[in-house]
Amino acid sequence: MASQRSRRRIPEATVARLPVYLRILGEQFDEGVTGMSSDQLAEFAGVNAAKVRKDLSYLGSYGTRGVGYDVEFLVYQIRRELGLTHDWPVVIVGAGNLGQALAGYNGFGDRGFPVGGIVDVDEAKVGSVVGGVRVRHLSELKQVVQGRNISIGVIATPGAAAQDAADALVGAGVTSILNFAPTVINVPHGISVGKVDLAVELQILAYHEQRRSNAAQGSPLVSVPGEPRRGASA
Amino acid sequence: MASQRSRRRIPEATVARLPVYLRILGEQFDEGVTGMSSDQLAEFAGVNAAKVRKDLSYLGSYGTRGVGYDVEFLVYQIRRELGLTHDWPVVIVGAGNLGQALAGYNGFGDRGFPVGGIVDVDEAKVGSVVGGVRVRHLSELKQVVQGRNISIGVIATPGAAAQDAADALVGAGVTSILNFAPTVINVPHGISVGKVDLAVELQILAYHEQRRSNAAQGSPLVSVPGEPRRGASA
DNA sequence: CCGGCTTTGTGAAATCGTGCACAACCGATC
DNA sequence: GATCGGTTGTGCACGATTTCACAAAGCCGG
Repeated sequence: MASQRSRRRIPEATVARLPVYLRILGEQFDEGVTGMSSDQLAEFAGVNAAKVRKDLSYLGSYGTRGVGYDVEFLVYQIRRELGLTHDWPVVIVGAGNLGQALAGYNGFGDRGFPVGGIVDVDEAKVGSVVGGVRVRHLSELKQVVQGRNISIGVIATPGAAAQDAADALVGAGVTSILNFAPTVINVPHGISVGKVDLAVELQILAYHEQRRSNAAQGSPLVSVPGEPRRGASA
Repeated sequence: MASQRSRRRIPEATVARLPVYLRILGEQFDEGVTGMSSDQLAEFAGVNAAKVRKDLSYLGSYGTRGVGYDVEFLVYQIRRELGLTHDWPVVIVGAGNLGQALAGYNGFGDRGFPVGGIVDVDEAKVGSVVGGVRVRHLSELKQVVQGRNISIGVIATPGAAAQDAADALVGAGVTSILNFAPTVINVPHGISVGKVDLAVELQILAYHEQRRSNAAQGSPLVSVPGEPRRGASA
């Protein structure tokens, strides 16, 4: 009766760290490491050991006191909890600079997110092939999404087109969106949205730089900024 | 002592939102909007109005009760607080797929972060020009950084090379790093690090997708997702 | 089987971030 | 110069997250 699986609610902050643990554990396993303590994992992940233990405890009691965690088993458990037991094809909206780079980035497909389609409004781009996928017109988005049963969309358009892209994605049936455009997008309740904004990240660093130079004398307080910011959903 | 300025410590969560407010205010100002209430700004930014007011209150009391905020003045204040009163040239390490896309992305320079240099270890790439900047060898990093007085570095290398890139950047005098590689990097105390990991973002979305489909029924069956159910992220 | 050493899992305290509610205040109007 | 509608700035309560600290538990050598 231990199959109380995904009923548990995992804190968002923990969900954001699990992928990091997963990558580290996978790398270590490939290196031949079979067991690891929360202390070691914390060291690799750059976080507090107690946090690692608490995070992992949301998955269940999979460690062994006095010993640590079985790496292979933990990899499996994290993958299951994150829903990574199968691939999640994604559709990219926008075949410009960024869209092409994303499509060509192997780290995508390698980690279980193959590019299932790319669309753009520019007729000049339609038909060309990037990252092994043929660019189709935005108007065909619904067919692309439904034909390949895609539920994750990536917005790689200019800011001005982002809301339209989001509307199109939602209309096509996508339920999770990763937005690279420098614009806040509105989506219906129940759609998950992640945001990656280069300018915002740089501006945060600029703040720290500026603060460093302003506090040129009496400030012992200098450290790293926070983890990646999370986008909101309705 | 009027320099009560940057003595204030602004919460990291607020720092992460100020760039969003800044972009919105700038866009609105260009549209001819001269005044805005916290309610309106909150609407654009997709956050709570009280949060907007509290965030802005860290800058000082720059609003007018019964009226709202003067857009132009607020833009100025946010820019000052974030240290955006001058450009911050950045150096990109890694001229591969991503590095080239970043260099070619105008949203970089447009927002005050011109690409001041690109370096790579691959001799085949050295000498080529991307985004109007000539690629130089990693060994010349220090000259690039010091010659243009650069304090922000961007890591766009494969994961395996990220720590070396970070060490090289720190060695060259960079004090803030934006890391796009899927690796946790170690830096000396006092160096700021921002992270953007596409795989992590997608895996977070996968978690929400998986959760959505699992919530659709009891426990075993797993198939047709699609049904917008509960709002996941926050 | 026992005592010593190690490491997990987790209450509880500390810290951080959010949102409500409302007094203080502004500008306009009469 | 008093009243009124509108909006800021903020005290406070609450919820989320982090960290501490330690009992419970596994392993091992004797």
